[in-house]
Amino acid sequence: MLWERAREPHAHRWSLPGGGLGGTEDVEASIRRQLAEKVDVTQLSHVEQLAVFSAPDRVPGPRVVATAFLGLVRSDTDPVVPSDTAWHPVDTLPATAFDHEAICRRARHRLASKLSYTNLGFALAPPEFTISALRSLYSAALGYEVSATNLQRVLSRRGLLEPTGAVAPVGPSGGRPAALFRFVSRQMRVTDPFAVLRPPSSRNLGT
Amino acid sequence: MLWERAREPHAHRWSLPGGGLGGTEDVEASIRRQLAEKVDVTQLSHVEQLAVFSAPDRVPGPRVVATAFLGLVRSDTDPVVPSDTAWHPVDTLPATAFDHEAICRRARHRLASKLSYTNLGFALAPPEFTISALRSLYSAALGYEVSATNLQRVLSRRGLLEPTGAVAPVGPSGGRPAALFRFVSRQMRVTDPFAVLRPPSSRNLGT
DNA sequence: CAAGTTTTCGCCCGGTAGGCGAAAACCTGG
DNA sequence: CCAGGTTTTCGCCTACCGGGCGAAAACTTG
Repeated sequence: MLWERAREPHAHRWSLPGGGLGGTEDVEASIRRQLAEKVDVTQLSHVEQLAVFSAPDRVPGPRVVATAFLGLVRSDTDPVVPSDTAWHPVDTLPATAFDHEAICRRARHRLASKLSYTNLGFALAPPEFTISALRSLYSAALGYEVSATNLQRVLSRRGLLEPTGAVAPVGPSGGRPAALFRFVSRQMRVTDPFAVLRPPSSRNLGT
Repeated sequence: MLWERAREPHAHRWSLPGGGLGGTEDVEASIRRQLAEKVDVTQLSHVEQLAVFSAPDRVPGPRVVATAFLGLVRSDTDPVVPSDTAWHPVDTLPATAFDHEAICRRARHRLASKLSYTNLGFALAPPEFTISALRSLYSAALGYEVSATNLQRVLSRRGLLEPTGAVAPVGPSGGRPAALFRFVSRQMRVTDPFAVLRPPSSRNLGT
């Protein structure tokens, strides 16, 4: 989500939301405040620090050090945003201000990595979804197609998915109705990645 | 590596090395400069941003926002450090100043994670080593024992290890002389973690 | 009821981690 | 020089997991 700058520097280029750090808040509280005040995004499903961007000349004028965040909203939320603000596909960004394109690339890479080796998917998916819908979400976020069969198997084996029992209404072209799933609520915070050199004689999967 | 504070605040407590950001450097250049100037650590085998610590009251007095780094030196380097500075096992830290214990815990966790799912081991190991020595390094960093057999297999299968052909001198209690290995130089930068949801029909391991 | 569409599931394959024990290769003491 | 002890190395087995494929299931429309 970017907003189009009206004034110099970098007028008419697109910029990430953000702003200065207040005296009584930490950086995470600050970015949550900025998003709530400026673009009315309050339903963040996941927020994590990305990196500090601190090149001396990253913005003209006085030195500005930025702490960049990765913030996710569920695919079924559609916050109202100001008229100068819009969503952009991360693969086809418009001309961006400052180093914001590099920040977006980093965020995209972080998202793809964490989707693969943690349970971060819950932050993108709506409360209930079909495997096909989840496959689309993962494919979009990862940047390549994944198999619905394999996605369901991997997430199920990790104990992240559970069927709701209901089925989704069928589309206009027919087909077998898809079963609805949800992420198990106990796992709705980001877990550690799968460790490959495990402690002896313990299985830390399947819990 | 911590240094003992002589003055208030938090006199006699132990503190991470660091300091203010200069006007013409970014944060990574700054921490490298601090380590080189203050404690003569110039042989960093790996440096990465850890997180920003920005609680308003994390230090008394004026607001200080810290960008914490994870910095590694190879196990065979022993930089000379000032008299007020010493190495401490991360499991038995002395009383630390400010929030530095939390920073150390985060760094330890990051190190253990990356050792498991990337090739970061090269940053800890000397140029040549036996599997037993490497096993000790990994066990110390991870906090639990790993099997030498499995460690060698996993790292070899990823194409990270290669034998030098030489063998190490035997110890005082005899035993079969251990073969020496090195990390293959082509892999001496941190690679992406192993992706578990791969693009269709491609093997992105073994390259 | 036939043809088409979409989802679901079972089956197989290969690759990978983990564990175990035998064999190899050295030492020292008798 | 051989027996016993020590450490490393290697082969074998098992369990598990990701990936692929195709058949069956369950719906639609004509």
